[in-house]
Amino acid sequence: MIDLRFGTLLKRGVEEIIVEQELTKLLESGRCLRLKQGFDPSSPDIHLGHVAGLRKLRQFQDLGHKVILVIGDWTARIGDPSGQSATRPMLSPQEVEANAETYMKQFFKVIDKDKTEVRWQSEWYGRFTLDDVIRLTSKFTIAQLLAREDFNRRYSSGNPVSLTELLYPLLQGYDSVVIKADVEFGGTDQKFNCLLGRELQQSMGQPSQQVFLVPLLIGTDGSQKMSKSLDNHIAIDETPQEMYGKVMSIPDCLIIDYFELITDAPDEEIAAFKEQMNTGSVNPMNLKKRLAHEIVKQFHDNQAAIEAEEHFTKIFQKGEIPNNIPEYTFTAKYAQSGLYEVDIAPTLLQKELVKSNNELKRLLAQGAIELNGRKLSTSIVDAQDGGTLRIGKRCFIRMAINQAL
RNA sequence: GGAGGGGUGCCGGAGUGGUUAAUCGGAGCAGUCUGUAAAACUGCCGCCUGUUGGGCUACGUAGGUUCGAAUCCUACCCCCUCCA
Repeated sequence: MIDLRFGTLLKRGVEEIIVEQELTKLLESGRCLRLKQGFDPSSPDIHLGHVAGLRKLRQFQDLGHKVILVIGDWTARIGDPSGQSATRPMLSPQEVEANAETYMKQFFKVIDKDKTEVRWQSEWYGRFTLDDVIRLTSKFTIAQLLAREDFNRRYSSGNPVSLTELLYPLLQGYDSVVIKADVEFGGTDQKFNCLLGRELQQSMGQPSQQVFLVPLLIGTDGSQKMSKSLDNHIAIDETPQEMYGKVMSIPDCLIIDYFELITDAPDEEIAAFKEQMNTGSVNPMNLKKRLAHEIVKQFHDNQAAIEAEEHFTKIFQKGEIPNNIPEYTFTAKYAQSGLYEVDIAPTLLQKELVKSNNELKRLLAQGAIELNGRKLSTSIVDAQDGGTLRIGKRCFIRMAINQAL
């Protein structure tokens, strides 16, 4: 039954398609499809977790279809209740706009701008009347909305669920009606909202959209979905070095997923990687280096990927000091024979390299701070101009000494 | 409108007048080990400080009782459950 023409498109990195046959039919019809992708401008940064879905969109675009990017300037006010905490600070129109702009800049690193239509929810919700609200809400029951897993869980465990949150899926669904979506894309956590869009379209005399769900990428912590608020994410605008390093820090068990979801590595190759890992015939680290390279290359370029790899090898595998490290000025009390007595605390605190004095003491006590490779035990050190200070694993700085009188 | 339960540090969650900066778990940070993986072990994990010590801030908010409060009282705010 697998349609060979759409094999990879509909199989690789796809969690679920509702309804697959209908989507295949649509693809075969040769019509230019309207692919809906929503975005709430509450946090502008795109990370690798989003990329899985965006790459799919891109693949559809390459077949000639059109992406409709819906900027959720109204739903952002509610906040997607998929997480735990319900209330988020309201954003000002300026913030929304700035976020949307940043988002789009990143969005079009993956998506073809020429085949994209950008729509703001305020186009339609800006003129919504109570009459419209009542008509919209009358189509659904509490039970229907409580069927959604996270509402249900919160409700039955006695946590608050606000009325506006219940509205969220309705608004998202209505977006599909307005833009006449043929297919809506999202992570598996979007399933409920997307399905509700199908019902709404049908009840308003439109054909129901198909729902294309991609798996949620697990974050660098190896256990939870990648998200900015969990701080386990790799943003697509990170520096090559950061990006490379973060990919290297993911657990081995995620390597294959990452290859599948966010790289172009051919299926056969990935299958081979899998086999090699299972039989232990390859050091997973080498696969991970390959993965990190691919990813950096995708969002920067090949040269950047090579350099990031060199940097990684140098610093973390050979334990050397990086080439370009930031220089900070430290004030010395006095000097004798080329050595300055310096208290490193004020500068580190001022530059926020350590959070507080207590933190600094803790780091010192635990041997986390080195000067020229020697562990320090107090913040008062004898240093020469140009000495290298290392704080924790990854923070290096060069000391420029400024002698006070 | 009525009855009851609850708001504790990043999160979960103990603690019901003093030895509580607050048990415990998770997250996080650091060290050892290593492949900046996993696992493991160790230490830290509010802020300031003259650091085997001292001070400040903190248990929804504001007051009060007390030598002393997260713990008692009053008011207020918020959340949950049940009844109407």
